Amino acid sequence: MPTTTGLDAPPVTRRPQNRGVHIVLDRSGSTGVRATTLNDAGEIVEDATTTMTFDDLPEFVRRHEAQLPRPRWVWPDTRAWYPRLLAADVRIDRCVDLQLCHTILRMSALASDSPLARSPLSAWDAATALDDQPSAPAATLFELDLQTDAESASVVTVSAVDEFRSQSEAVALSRSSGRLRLLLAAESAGALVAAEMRYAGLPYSAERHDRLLTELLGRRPATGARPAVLDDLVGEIRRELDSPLLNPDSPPDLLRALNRAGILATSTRSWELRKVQHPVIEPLLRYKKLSRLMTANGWAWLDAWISDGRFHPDYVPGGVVTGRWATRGGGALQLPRQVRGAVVADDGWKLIVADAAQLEPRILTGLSHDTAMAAAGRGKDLYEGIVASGAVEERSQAKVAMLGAMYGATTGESGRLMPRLKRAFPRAVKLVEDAAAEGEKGEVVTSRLGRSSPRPGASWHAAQSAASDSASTAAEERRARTQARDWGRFTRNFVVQASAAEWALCWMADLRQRLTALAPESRLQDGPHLVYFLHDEVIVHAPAPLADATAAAVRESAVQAGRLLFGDFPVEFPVTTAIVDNYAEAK
DNA sequence: CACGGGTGCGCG
DNA sequence: AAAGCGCGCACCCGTG
Repeated sequence: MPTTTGLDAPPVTRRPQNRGVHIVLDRSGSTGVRATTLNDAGEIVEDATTTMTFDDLPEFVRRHEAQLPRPRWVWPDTRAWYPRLLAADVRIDRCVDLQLCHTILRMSALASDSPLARSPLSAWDAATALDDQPSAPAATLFELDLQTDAESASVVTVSAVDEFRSQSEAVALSRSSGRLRLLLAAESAGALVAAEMRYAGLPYSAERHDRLLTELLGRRPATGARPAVLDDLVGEIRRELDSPLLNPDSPPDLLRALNRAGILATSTRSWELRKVQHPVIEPLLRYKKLSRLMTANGWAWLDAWISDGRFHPDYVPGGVVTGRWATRGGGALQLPRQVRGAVVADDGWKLIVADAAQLEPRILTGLSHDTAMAAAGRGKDLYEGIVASGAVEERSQAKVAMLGAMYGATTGESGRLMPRLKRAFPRAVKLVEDAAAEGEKGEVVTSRLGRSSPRPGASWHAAQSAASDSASTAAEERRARTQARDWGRFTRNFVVQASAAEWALCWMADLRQRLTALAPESRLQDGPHLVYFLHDEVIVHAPAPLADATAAAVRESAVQAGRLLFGDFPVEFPVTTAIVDNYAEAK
């Protein structure tokens, strides 16, 4: 039996079944939309199929969204369908993103017996191959075409209505329908949040950013040229290393020059160079830092990504195997601390910056029902609580030990602390060790709500069978062992990271509803709205008078997310909230 | 000239 | 190998 986190535990707390009406949207011909209404039982209501043009869709949705209870909109892909509605000032309450849900159900060990999981690959499995054009959201509905390349001609096509029924059946037949239903709802809500955040954008001051760049790099140079400050640094580095043609951006070139100068580095990484005593090191490290700023978040980035005082990153919900989001272009999830002062609230508005404290260790606490660790995290910093438990002496030790447990560290300080952590918190440590053991065997592991890890690929299995052959060489056995351990560290971390991503989705989904309730009649960008998400952190842009209420909502949603995942188990999910004018002021 | 792997570094 | 997980992106450099 594959490892499934917490299935022995009491069922996830469920909201009352709120089935209501579903309206399935699908393409009809090349320019039209077909809307099919399904009743509580999932049956097509008589006379409930209508077709319309794409231009008529926003009004159709607005009309139905105004009626209570609101429908749940079922559509193939939020990325392609929702931006057009937002552009027409139409928001929706709830949806099913068939594409994202299909991927979850196809992979989930909880639904592995369903017809959906056993069916041949269909167009719904081609999600990642489908490269729609997010830069023109209004046009994607028309450009979206599942039949573009020759190969997909042989792929089975399944209508949105049939796919929705197939998914509903897979959930109903699964080993834990409450969890999967929650996961699919949270994933779909996340897709709505991503589209809304992209639409609203992160308030961003191009002026402040430009000022920062100019202070650090000098005036903006002509395209392709090096700013004055970097140019001077390159000159200094070349002189110190006596290498007049050195390109400091070329690691092999730089390493050779360093070695020639008697510096015995094996790589050119900053952390390694930091240990070296030599006059070139200081300007070199400064060059690396500033050059990074220039290439990743310089003027070109500013031109490409900031318009009308907003940063509009392209979020990709479910873009990571663990269910975390990814981004495409703009590097929104790597926004350096260095530039966060340019994230500025509008006049009369505030940024509410919220961060879930020690999220992953707390998730592990809930997954494993480790009451000792829950107690350590109650009402205080979890790492301090671990110190108070006597397991370790210093907060820094608690942190490195916890990270090591979740990432699979075997050596160094973290490895040395593991026995002590295990003695104090046996349940938590056992859960990740079991997950690692499953991965080393090539088995699948599953998150709290039912997202399963991928299986290792063909080359992994080939390496394992080569090593188990009686004629295997020592090298083959070593290679197989290394790969098995690598995969074990992946599955070890998967259960925690994937469950943390689920918590974050529930947090945002609940928060989104609370924010709407704070300003029910307004347009999205006129009331408090989410503008940024970073794994365990959110930013809400809110009118100043609503800032306190917004911060309270953020905290209440965190409590609710904990309940949704872990029911009555007493693990806490504290969030720090800061009400600020710019992002750099928070923590 | 395009592509893909490697390196390095930003984020959690 | 930075002790260990997950990413995206810019750049270099070898290959075709």
